[in-house]
Order: sequence, then C-alpha cells, then structure tokens
Amino acid sequence: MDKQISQAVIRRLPRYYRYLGELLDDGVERISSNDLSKRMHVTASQIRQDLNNFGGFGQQGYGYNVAYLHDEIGKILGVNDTHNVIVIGAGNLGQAIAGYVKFERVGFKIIGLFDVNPELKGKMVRDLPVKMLDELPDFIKNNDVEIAALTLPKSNAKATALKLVSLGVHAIWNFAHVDLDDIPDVVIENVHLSDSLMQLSYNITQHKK
Amino acid sequence: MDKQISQAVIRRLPRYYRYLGELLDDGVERISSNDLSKRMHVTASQIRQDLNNFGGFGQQGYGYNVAYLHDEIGKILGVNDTHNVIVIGAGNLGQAIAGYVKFERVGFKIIGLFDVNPELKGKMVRDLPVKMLDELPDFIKNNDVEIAALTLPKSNAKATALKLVSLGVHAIWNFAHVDLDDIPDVVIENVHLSDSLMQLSYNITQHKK
DNA sequence: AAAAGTTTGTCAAGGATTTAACAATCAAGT
DNA sequence: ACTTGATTGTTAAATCCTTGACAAACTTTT
Repeated sequence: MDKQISQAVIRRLPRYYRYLGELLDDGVERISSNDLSKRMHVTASQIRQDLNNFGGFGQQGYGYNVAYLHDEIGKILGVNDTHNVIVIGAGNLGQAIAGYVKFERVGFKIIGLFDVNPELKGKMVRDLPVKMLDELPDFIKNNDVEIAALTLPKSNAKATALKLVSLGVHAIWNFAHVDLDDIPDVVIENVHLSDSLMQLSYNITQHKK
Repeated sequence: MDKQISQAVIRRLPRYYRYLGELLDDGVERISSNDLSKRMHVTASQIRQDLNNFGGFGQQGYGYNVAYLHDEIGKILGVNDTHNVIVIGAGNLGQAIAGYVKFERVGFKIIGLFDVNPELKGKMVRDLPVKMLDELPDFIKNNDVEIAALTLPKSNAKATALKLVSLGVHAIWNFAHVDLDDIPDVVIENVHLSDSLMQLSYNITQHKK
C-alpha cells in the first residue's frame, strides 16, 4: 500500500519538472539539491524531502542526474503517456484551451470540442470542428476520452459534469466558477480564474501598505 | 502594524465571497458558520477562525449577516473598487481573457489589449482594438493601469514584465509558463495551466489504484 | 423578566508541513 | 588505496495550519 502523498508536494512537482526540462535543454547533466534550490528559490531540504516521498533518485557526493530525474517525475505525474482531452464549451476560453499547442508536448491531446450553440456547429478551431453536445455519447463510446475540460457557464456545469461521469469520463478540468465536489467517482481539478484575480487584488492592497 | 495573514487563508476568501454572493442572490439574510460549513464542505471552526483574522463580523446567537459579511470580504479582497487591467499578448488566451465579461462584475475592467504581431493591429476583441506594444508607454501614462495580464510565450515574458514594472505597473497576472520571481517591487499571481493539468494527471493515476 | 437555546470569538490541542542538522555514502583528487 | 570534499537520505526540531472545545454574548421563547 502506498503512503498518501500530500497535495502540497504534488503542487510542487510540475515546477520541478519544468526546471529539470530547462536544465535538460541546456545540456546540464547533473545537479545538486543545493544548486536547484538556488535557481528555484526554495530550500534544498524541501527538494530532497519532496523527492524522497517517491524514492531515492539521487546519489551522495554526486547529486541528481537531470535526465533521469526529469523522466522519473514525468512518470509520477503521468505525463509520459498520452491523455485524450475533450473540451466542453466552445466560447473564447474553450477555443483558447482547444487551440493550445503546448499541452500536446506534455502528453495531453485535445481530440474534441463541443458546444450547445448550433451557430458554432462545424466551426474549425485549429484542426477540430465544433461538435454539438448530443454527439457526445457516441464520441465518448468511440474514443478513449480521459479528461473533460469544462469551459462553460456555471449554470450548466454541474449537470454536464454528471452527464460526463455517467458516460465514463472520470476526470474533469473545471474552469466553471462553481464547485463540483459531491460528485462521486471523479477526479476534479479546478481553475478558478476569478479567484486567482481576487487573490492578486488582495495582495496588491497589502503591498501598498 | 497589521498581523501578516497566511496565503492559506487568502486562498479561501474568494470562495467565501462566492458562496455569500449566492446566498445574497437567494435572499438569505443570515447564516451561521455551521450552516455555511455544511454547504461549503469545510469545518465551521475554520470559517470562524478565518474571518476572525480580519475582525468579528458575526454575533453570538445570531450568526453572520450575509449582506454585511459579503461586503466586508469584498473590501478585504479589494473587489469593491474598480481595477483597470491590460492584457499583453492577443493570442487565443489573451483574447479569451480580454473578452471575459465576468471579471467586470467583480471590479476588474479590461481597458487595453496589446501584441507584437502587426497582423493583429486594430483587430477588435469585444469593444477593444488590439494595440501594438510600442504604444504601451503612452497608454500607461494616460490611463490608470493597475494590473497587467501576461498571456504571451515564455520567451518574452520576463523582459515584458520588467518593462511593465519600469512603466509603473506593479501587479502582474502571469499566464506565461515561467516564474517571474526576483523582479522587485511587483505583486505576481501565477496561473500555470500546464501545472494544473499535470496535477490532474497525477490524481487520475492515484485514483485508478 | 427570566430561562433556554444558539452561536460566536478565542484558546489550546492536535496535525501537517517545512526547515535544520548530520551521519552515511559516494566521487574525485592525490 | 587513501584522504578530502560533496551531497544525499533521514531524523528531529521548529513552524505553520486546522480542528475541537467552551465561556461569553446574544436571541428567542415562555
């Protein structure tokens, strides 16, 4: 049985992954927790502690092999495999997410874009046509959909999420400004942009004092 | 001198604000920490503890007045005033942010949209024309710009941020996939979408076990 | 007006996370 | 091969955050 890893640690992993990727691009072969800590502005102790939740990836007197550690963190995060994503809601944000090439580089492939608005039907966003929501059941049946990004008004979010789960999608990347807890058997990751903006606003006010 | 409030608390304030707004819309006049805790799936103790960082907003035997508390949290977050925002980078994401009406309801007004690409010059996004980056200094001089949203490739993000700060913008809402720490005298709020997606990916993997 | 019931604000305990410290281990130089 | 220096993995201390508990203060009922 695996020990439960805290979300505090998980939140930091993508950042390690990013820095290691950059080091890799720069041709750096090895790095010590101390050097990495200086670049990332965190403590070396935290880095070692975090990594050791998953195993001993380093070596005394040497440090960490960049390529190896990068790959291991990739495995932990599950970004070495491909994940198929559909986007529900083809408004501005939905189109932006659907058109975001970057995600594919880390294993996330957008394979469908859906909306209720008939005016959008067939509209091309990058190489994807907007499909109508009633095509969803068939689409999910015929494609291996792992994640649904919800970029729709909050009034429809809960019902759509329930529908998705009943169709077999068990991971939701939620941009709607509503909480989707109390849906069983689904993994939710929220991106609440307004909340983020309000935090910024708070910190501005504090900063001025 | 104010006691420093932890970011853990600040992160929860927008959520309280949202729930209180909904209660307000529903015509609910008062609520106890206990009732609110059930709706929000947090402990009542946490709610009381969080609020008491900022003052005693409730009353024994009565609870909290919804309208009053909503307004007070609004003040704390600084969303009762208007904040002018410019968006740097008029790609998909930049256009989505610039076109997002919702933000205005919580006091954030998008007043400018900038890019380097001459092909986009003058293109209308909602009621805003895309301006070129070299118009930025004048624009900032003539408008009260408080926040800049950075929706541009990471290669340009750092330099642009430095420029913005030198022009007098001291708050950055950063969507670029890069860290902008070590810039002095600026408040940064990061929205790293890839990171969020990777967290989701990790949690999917865990869920399957 | 008193009694019963409710609910806050706050203190203290408990739990979680972060940092510091250092023995154990390996690498590199002599 | 031995010594020196570097760096990890891990333990323990320190800090931070969350929860439980309850007196004090208010509301409502009788």
